[in-house]
Amino acid sequence: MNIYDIAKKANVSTATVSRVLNNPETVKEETRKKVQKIIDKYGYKPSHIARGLATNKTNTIGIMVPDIRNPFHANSAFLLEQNLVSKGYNSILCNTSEEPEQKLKYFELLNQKGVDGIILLGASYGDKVLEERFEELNKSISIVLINNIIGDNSTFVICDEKNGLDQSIGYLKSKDYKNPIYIQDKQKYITRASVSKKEGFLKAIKKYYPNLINENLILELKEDLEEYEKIIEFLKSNVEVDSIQFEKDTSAIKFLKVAQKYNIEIPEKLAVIGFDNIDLTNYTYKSLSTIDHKIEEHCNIAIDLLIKKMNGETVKNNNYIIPKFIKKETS
Amino acid sequence: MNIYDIAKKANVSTATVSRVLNNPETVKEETRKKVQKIIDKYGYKPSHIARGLATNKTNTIGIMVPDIRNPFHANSAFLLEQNLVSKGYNSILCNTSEEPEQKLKYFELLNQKGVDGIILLGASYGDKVLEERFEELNKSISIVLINNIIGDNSTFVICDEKNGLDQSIGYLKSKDYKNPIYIQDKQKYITRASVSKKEGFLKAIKKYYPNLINENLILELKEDLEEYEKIIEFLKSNVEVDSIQFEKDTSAIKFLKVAQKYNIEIPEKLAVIGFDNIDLTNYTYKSLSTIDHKIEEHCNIAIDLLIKKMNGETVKNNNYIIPKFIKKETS
DNA sequence: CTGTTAGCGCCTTCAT
DNA sequence: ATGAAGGCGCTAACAG
Repeated sequence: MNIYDIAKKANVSTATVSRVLNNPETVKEETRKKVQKIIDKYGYKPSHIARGLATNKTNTIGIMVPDIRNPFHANSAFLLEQNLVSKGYNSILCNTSEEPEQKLKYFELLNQKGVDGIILLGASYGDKVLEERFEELNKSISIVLINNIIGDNSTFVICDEKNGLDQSIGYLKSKDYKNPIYIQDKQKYITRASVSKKEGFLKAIKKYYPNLINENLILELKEDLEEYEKIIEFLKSNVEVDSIQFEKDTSAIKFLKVAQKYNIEIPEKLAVIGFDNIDLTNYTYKSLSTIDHKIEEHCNIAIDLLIKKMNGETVKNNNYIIPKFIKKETS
Repeated sequence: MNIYDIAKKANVSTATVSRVLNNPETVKEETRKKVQKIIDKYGYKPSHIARGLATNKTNTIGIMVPDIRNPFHANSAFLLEQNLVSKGYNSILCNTSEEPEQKLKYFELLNQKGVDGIILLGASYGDKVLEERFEELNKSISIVLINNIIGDNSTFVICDEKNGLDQSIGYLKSKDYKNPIYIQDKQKYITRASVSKKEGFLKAIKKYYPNLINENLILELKEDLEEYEKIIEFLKSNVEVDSIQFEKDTSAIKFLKVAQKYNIEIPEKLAVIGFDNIDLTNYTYKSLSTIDHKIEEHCNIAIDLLIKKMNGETVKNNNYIIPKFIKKETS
């Protein structure tokens, strides 16, 4: 059942059917009703593919996330998808991993599929090939980055991580914790957010703990239960350390498990703070103090920006969101 | 840059370019190389939209999950997407919620978008309108269900939950736990899996605890920290109860938090068992005993079935996977 | 207000 | 082995 069939049965031209579908106000009520009746009767729905070819629009947005299994990404993808659907768009989800080649591959795929826009969530740091291709695509297709910056012309929404770290370390100071350290995730690819958090931590330490700066403030560890045993050892040989800021909640949550195993009293003997405020932080045996990334705000703004870009409007490229420290039970 | 441009520059017809793209073996090596060189030079990539219109194929699969924020769904969606990509398909992800109207809406959307197939994950139970529409669509488009059965002609991959419950309750018996109960999630829509698990529990109780059957074996509660305080009360007034089987891991994990609050000794005074074996079960303060749903197996089989169906092969409709009880630290 | 018609970019049959 | 041409379903001028 296509537009010709409907036109024939309704005794009008395909143009009229098309108008009823897309600009009902431009067709006389009488014929409109006549056509609509046929449409309803046969349950006719226009093909998005044909429409896409004719209009060069697909009403489809590509969403690229590194890994949907990460609850932070899952939450983002969910919010993005729901918001897009409510605005008449639907979305192709891509798990790009952190590999630049994979991201590149998905860029090309989305481009070939004719998506109207792309939202790219998370990392991608310093890969020349990817950046070059991005710069090109960025001219012909609307792209908005979340938690990422690529080159000089990208539109991005990012979290002001440094501000978040200032809040959490300031809190530790106010609670008289003497010596915070920072656990950084050891990863194959360094990300902007990761660098920014680390710098934010050091800056906050300098501000709140001016006499503390030494090389041992930062441990770089794989996000892994066994690896985290090293933290226990570290704590034993650095008894003054009484608080830990993790790069993200998932890491902190894994550490809580290890800490429990060694009967470390949290928060009395050790404060633990995560970053992101994923839902899970409420379900650990002590709910995890964390820094709310305000992901929903990121997503909503990103979509607003994207839609404006797709409509040809110019938008502000640099968009920062201030996160918020949330005290729970581990600090 | 389209196929005409390439044809012109290569001094051949569009048909030849198309052949180089799709059936390279049918074109003389010399011309093939000539054309390919032009294609590479201009980085030409054919439009999936035009191709879709011409071939009536999109190489796109719709993946419908109730809510990607649920880690079980996220994991499934990830596995499905990765597997599909490796086979040359890409996927549109839909968060359908549990509402039948939403699912219906997404069915229509995917249909309009011309997806080659659909994988529907999870619930949908007893909604007539949805079922009717499903039966219709099921004739014209390849659909495979995971964890769900709709009508009599659907192809599905489901978990043999009863077997899983038999394993877990059998284990409790072997460890001399005296009185297991079952916590069912109170939800707006009852699902096949939910019913099957409950029945499996009752059946296993009858088998391993023949003298125990009473109305108090099953509590129906919302998946919610506050609501779970009721379990604590229940345990106080039913001191013989020493083990709980939850409907799924996420519920059990929330309960662990409540149990911790009341200093309930797990597993000494109370065994707790989940269902699904999501990653998180390894990171609770005591890792959660659970029943491995074998989701990867589900996904792989579902995709194999789907691809066969899309190729017009007939497949086995009823596919059962046997789950596996995994003892961890809470039992 | 409505109809005619020429694309949109690609594939595919039918000739050659 | 290659080219010519029609068609996929819809939209959007342009006429009328």
